[in-house]
Amino acid sequence: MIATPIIESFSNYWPLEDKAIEILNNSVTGKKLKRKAFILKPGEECNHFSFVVKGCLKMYKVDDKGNRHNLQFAIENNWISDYGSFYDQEPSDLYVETLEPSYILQIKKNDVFSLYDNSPLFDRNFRIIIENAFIEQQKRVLQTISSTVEERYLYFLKKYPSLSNRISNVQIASYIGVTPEFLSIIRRKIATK
Amino acid sequence: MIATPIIESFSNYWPLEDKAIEILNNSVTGKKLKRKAFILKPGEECNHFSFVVKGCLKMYKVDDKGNRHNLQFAIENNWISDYGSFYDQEPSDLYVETLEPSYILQIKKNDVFSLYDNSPLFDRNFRIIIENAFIEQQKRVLQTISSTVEERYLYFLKKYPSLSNRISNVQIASYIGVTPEFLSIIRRKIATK
DNA sequence: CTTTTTTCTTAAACTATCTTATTGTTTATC
DNA sequence: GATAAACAATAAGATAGTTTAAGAAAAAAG
Repeated sequence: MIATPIIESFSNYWPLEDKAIEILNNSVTGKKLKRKAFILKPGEECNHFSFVVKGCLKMYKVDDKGNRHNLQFAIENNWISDYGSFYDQEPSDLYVETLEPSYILQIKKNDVFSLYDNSPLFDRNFRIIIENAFIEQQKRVLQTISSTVEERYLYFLKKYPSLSNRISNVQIASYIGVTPEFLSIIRRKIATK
Repeated sequence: MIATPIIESFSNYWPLEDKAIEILNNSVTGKKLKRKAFILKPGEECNHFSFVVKGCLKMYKVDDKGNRHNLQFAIENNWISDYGSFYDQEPSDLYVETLEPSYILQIKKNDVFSLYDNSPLFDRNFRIIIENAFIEQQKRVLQTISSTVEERYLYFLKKYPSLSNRISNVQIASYIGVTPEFLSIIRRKIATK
């Protein structure tokens, strides 16, 4: 069954009933992606929920000066979607791009709403998923307005140990909101302690 | 009915049925608060969802150096709760404090879970509320890692015009992640343009 | 396996932001 | 209505972070 990875992920929260599993299975499509492939670009509307089965993606914005700013990484069992664009039906201003060859599952917008209407378990599971994402993001806001770059970097390493071995420091710098040059200085400082 | 303000707020999304209204009404308690009153302090667990009927509250953290960092403001019809502490049953490290005399409605943790189990409309409405909060917060993360203080301040004024007339610049500075002195410099710079 | 692209580090000059301190003004509190 | 507390503006010196540039190392692409 194509939707198995999502079903297993939900089983950590509220396992789906057979009926819901069948509906989900009919709503999911798989997509194999090369490195540096885009599933969303500015100007496009985000019309899918995307779930990473294998690989790694980043969501980022390019500002007026051409600088990139990473908003989110997604690895195995993570969801990555521009919810603002998805729900408000507005063009996104974000890129979502693979950092590695990846395999993802997608649910089209209409199907997402059908899921919600067909079983309350979808409302519940997606509520819990977004709550967890909100909680993590709140910690990030707090860190960004209150901590030094060194603290933010060390927190990132501790929080996402598997990620930090998988992506470059350029990507990490862009996530914690600092230039790669300055991150390099911080790394040296940490190393010589 | 005590829960009317919440019921009306939900009616913007998915209006409750009579049965759900009755359950909600039995789950809600009101609380009148003076200025500078706390509904959450570090070390306590967040055991309620809180909804502001009248007044204004802030959620903030005090760091090791004693500096305060505002994470969220809540005015009429906003929810304010430490979801991390609420769901993970861990002591909070945040304060939630009134900035004005206020009147709030609260739902105890057990009652929140009962609501979820008694009607799917609660899962759905709270899903939508947290989704919207997530989307707003994502914009804030992006701004904080990519924009200048001036841009962040102007965005705040534009986004929360009613709030910015209601709270001091000290509070705004603490929200956008800058010292009040520096915000003052930015304000002069904007004024003399 | 070779070429091209990306990454990492270093350094110096520059800019943004913080710290500390002072003063006048506004806002709460009793 | 008087007093205390919080707020806003300003300035000088200190620290944190950026910019630009360059070269060596590593990784990706053909």
